[in-house]
Amino acid sequence: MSGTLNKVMLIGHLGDDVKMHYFEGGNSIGRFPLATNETYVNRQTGERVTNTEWHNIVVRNKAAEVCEKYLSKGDKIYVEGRIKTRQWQGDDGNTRYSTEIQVTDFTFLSTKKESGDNNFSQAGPSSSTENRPAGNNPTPPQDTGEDDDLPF
Amino acid sequence: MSGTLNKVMLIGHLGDDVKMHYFEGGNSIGRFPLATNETYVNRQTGERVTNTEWHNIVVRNKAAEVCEKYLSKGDKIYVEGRIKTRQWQGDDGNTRYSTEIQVTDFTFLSTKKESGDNNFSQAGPSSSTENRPAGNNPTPPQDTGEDDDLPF
Amino acid sequence: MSGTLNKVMLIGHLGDDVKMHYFEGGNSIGRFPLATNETYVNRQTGERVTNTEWHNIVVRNKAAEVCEKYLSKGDKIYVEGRIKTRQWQGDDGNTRYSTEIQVTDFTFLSTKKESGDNNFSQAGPSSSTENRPAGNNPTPPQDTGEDDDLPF
Amino acid sequence: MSGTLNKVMLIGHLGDDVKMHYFEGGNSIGRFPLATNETYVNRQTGERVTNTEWHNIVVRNKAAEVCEKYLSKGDKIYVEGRIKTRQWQGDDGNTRYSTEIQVTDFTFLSTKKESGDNNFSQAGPSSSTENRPAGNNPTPPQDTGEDDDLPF
DNA sequence: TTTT
DNA sequence: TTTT
Repeated sequence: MSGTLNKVMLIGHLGDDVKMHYFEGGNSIGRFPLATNETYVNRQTGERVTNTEWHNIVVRNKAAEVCEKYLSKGDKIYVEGRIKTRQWQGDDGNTRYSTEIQVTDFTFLSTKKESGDNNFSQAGPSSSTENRPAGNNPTPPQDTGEDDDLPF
Repeated sequence: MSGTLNKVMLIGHLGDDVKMHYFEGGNSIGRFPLATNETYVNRQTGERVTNTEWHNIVVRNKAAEVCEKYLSKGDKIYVEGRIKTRQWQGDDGNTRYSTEIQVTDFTFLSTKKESGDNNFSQAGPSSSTENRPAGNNPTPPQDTGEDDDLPF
Repeated sequence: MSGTLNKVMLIGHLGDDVKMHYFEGGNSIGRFPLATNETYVNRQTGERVTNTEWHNIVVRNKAAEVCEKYLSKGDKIYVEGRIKTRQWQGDDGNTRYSTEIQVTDFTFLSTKKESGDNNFSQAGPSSSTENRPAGNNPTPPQDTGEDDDLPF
Repeated sequence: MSGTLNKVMLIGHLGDDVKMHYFEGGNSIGRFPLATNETYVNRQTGERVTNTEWHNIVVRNKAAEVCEKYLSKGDKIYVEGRIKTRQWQGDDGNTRYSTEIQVTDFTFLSTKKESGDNNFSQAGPSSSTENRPAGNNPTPPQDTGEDDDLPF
């Protein structure tokens, strides 16, 4: 089924620290805002304009814990994932939307905290560690919740 | 400035035809919904689940016209672009968000209408035509509005 | 270590059927050539030029078997992977190079043979099945050789 | 025509400075090696293995000059482009191959030399400057050779 | 609202 | 060697 692709690749800076939530059963989720910039020169005025785009990044389980451990506000990261728009009913009865980037791979491009290995993937890292066996994670947390039904 | 990346790559099916808007001065914009699917098997129940993600695709000027000419509801397309979230104040005073994919490149993967050339880029096509000179567009529309200040 | 990215994304047509090799221990490898085209108009002459680029695609184990089963010469496929250049000494003593695309994800865009599921990933499929549990593969072949030391 | 995609995205470190070549007519080309790493743990031995992959990066004209000006050996860069394999006859009569990455976009992730703007694209930068007008390049070199017939 |  |  399918034959479709939903891929996002971002390089940006964390607008805040990683916020973690832990669930019963051992699952966890981390969230942080990521800023990307676009700069251009306005044709009419000749002035330089910079727009910042904010992305809602969502990481899960092991990946979330690694991010929380090594990333701080201001750090630079490469993130790969999928676009997911959640919707719900607002108090006023209108449908509201929130678009998130669900991370599948990332690699740290700068970290304030010390980091040993800055390459990761929910399903095997992107650069060369796609087939990394467990040895890379000395004390791995429960490998659960990847296809969970959490309301996030 | 910058050192950031904001890139989206989608392969999906049009949920509707391309809707065009034309502006004074020759600029135009085309919009259409694009569906991508994700399929997985629920761990607990063993049943197969398909989720559809809908993306708001925005194309401009020449690219928009090419899309409108050749694409129809149901067609399959590869789209490359940037994520852009617009926000505004709702009637209730709350901030509302709408996330769009602003297309920079695309290539048709199926078309119901006849197509001669199914490869395009706002800034040079993706496969090999990145540096395509004007000859490819015998009667090019105004090359304006790429860095415009349109309220979209 | 790392903080690097090595990613290739191709949409193209198979120039030949998938050629399989099976190893003792249950590992397997599939290879096929993939063509991508680039078209541009020569500035001086005004004539349209198409260049074809051939890529050496390498798929392993389950993924290889799925490709062999459903893909034929001429079929269109989306392929994601890493660039890997192998080198060896030629008979003349010179170093020789061969660059391959080692596939991590793919999705069929057309198949002559019948296909049920055309979305796959060595490490979880790209669209939505990244976390697909085993139920998707009723009789999974040995899950070996992902981090093997095979001379390929 | 086409409906194909040939896209490469790399984050890596320069193995050497940018080597420039200038042509009559104002065209130029810059070349440098880029290293990406892949790390995994060998299943049998449990030891950590790092492989380095070297990519032949090719940049043209304005982009080449920007790279030469700001990049040095060891710097980190994000590069986007196309795979191109050139072939020729060796002295021994055998066909020889060399695979290059022809850059269409890049963004600096670190520079030893001082850099004002580290975001660029042959056809408009990737993050937000895709439509950047000329103002960004105070003294632009000749905008030629993008679809040239140079033997590179 | 698409597709298999 | 593919495809339009």
